[in-house]
Amino acid sequence: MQRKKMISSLRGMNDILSDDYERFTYFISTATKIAQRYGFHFIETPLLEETALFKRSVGESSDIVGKEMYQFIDKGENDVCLRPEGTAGVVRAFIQKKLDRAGGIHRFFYHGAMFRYERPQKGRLRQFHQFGVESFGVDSVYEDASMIMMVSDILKTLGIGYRLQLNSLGCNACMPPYRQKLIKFVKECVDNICEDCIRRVDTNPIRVLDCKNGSCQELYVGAPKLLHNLCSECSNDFDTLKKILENNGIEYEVNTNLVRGLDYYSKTAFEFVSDNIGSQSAIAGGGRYDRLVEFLDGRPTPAVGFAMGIERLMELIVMPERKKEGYYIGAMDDEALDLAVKIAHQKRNSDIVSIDYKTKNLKNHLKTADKENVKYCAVIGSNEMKDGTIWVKNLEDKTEQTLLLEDF
RNA sequence: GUGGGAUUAGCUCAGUUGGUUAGAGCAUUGGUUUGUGGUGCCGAGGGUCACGGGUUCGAGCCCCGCAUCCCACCCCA
Repeated sequence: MQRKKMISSLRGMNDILSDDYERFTYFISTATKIAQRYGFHFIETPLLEETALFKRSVGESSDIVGKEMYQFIDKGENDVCLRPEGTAGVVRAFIQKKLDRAGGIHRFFYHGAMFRYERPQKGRLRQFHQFGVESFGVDSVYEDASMIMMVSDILKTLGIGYRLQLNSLGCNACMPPYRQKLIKFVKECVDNICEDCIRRVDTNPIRVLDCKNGSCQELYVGAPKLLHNLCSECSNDFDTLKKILENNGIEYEVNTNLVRGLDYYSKTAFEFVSDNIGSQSAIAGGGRYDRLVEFLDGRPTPAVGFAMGIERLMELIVMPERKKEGYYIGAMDDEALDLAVKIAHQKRNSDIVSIDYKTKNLKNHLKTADKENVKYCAVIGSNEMKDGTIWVKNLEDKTEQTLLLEDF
């Protein structure tokens, strides 16, 4: 007989359970609470979207769209793909619900699975989870600062250390001229740069600046810097942003080479990095994307947002100490088991209750109750059966009492 | 997609130049003279050594393939 091959999960797609699930939900509830304090509301968008949405928003030049999408033709001949990031879907929903025309301020947060067909490694999965927020209708740089403060609040609450990197990518007025300047500069030394950089000049010229190649870096020392080529508005905003962060006790470092991988960013760009999770060090990233709404055929609406990678955060989270909680109920005689089950059922109206169906002596019940990490161990034996009582011990302070069943 | 490393019990890992029946700790489970735990004591179960081929009298160990994870590149959360 041929042995059937065991079916396992797809490469880069993990199950989340037990301790991981506890961390996962702890993160979600913490981040949700904080986002709500900042006035954000939950939004859920589909995992599957028309492929064109991501081509137009994230940009065809990006790796994400160029080679990492789970893309296919569905049974209705639609070109669709699993979302590789969260912003595009939220913006699409924002426009589709005509909130761009409604005007005013709209603030959303979301969390859920994202999909990118990449080579997996630590902190990089094919199906991973992000928590993100998007704010529409506020052009003030104070909103950018609020985003950063929110990320900082979340990370602090979770006990996660970080470094914050800041940059400004300029706006429609100052970025394109700068880009031309940079292209000109790079093309002048094209004979001496690496193959990757030659490719980048055409696909994403800004990227040459953070090339890992040492000899390229030497050449780029004299390259024009984006921060020195900002228009006065962008430059003022960036200064204001730094001032707000300083006033609120948030440390940052300016990184002129910080470039967000997605085409839709402008002005403020920021990235939170950790030095404790290997080479995939970005734990949160975001920035302003004032032009994206109109790229997707909405009314021009300023917007800013960020996303956090939940899996990357998970191992950094310092979990609060787990308290003993709930009841363990056990029977010492076979005759008491039915009663124990009945009591457990009643008690579950209000409390967590675990019950052991095996009869055992008191010592073993206490041992089991310990393993369950419950606060109370309640046992019914022949004495209690006779009196209509139940013996209850508080496992934390070691006090015990025998209660009438109706008082339990 | 490219290059490198790893894979032995549920988990973390030993396993000698290829040689009988593959080990430990933790976890699980049973008992521990009769109703008091987390930290005592004794025992038990659990492995086609990732998977598929090959070399050999003999493979956990050597060779080839493949899968997954990890690391670097690329890129990103």
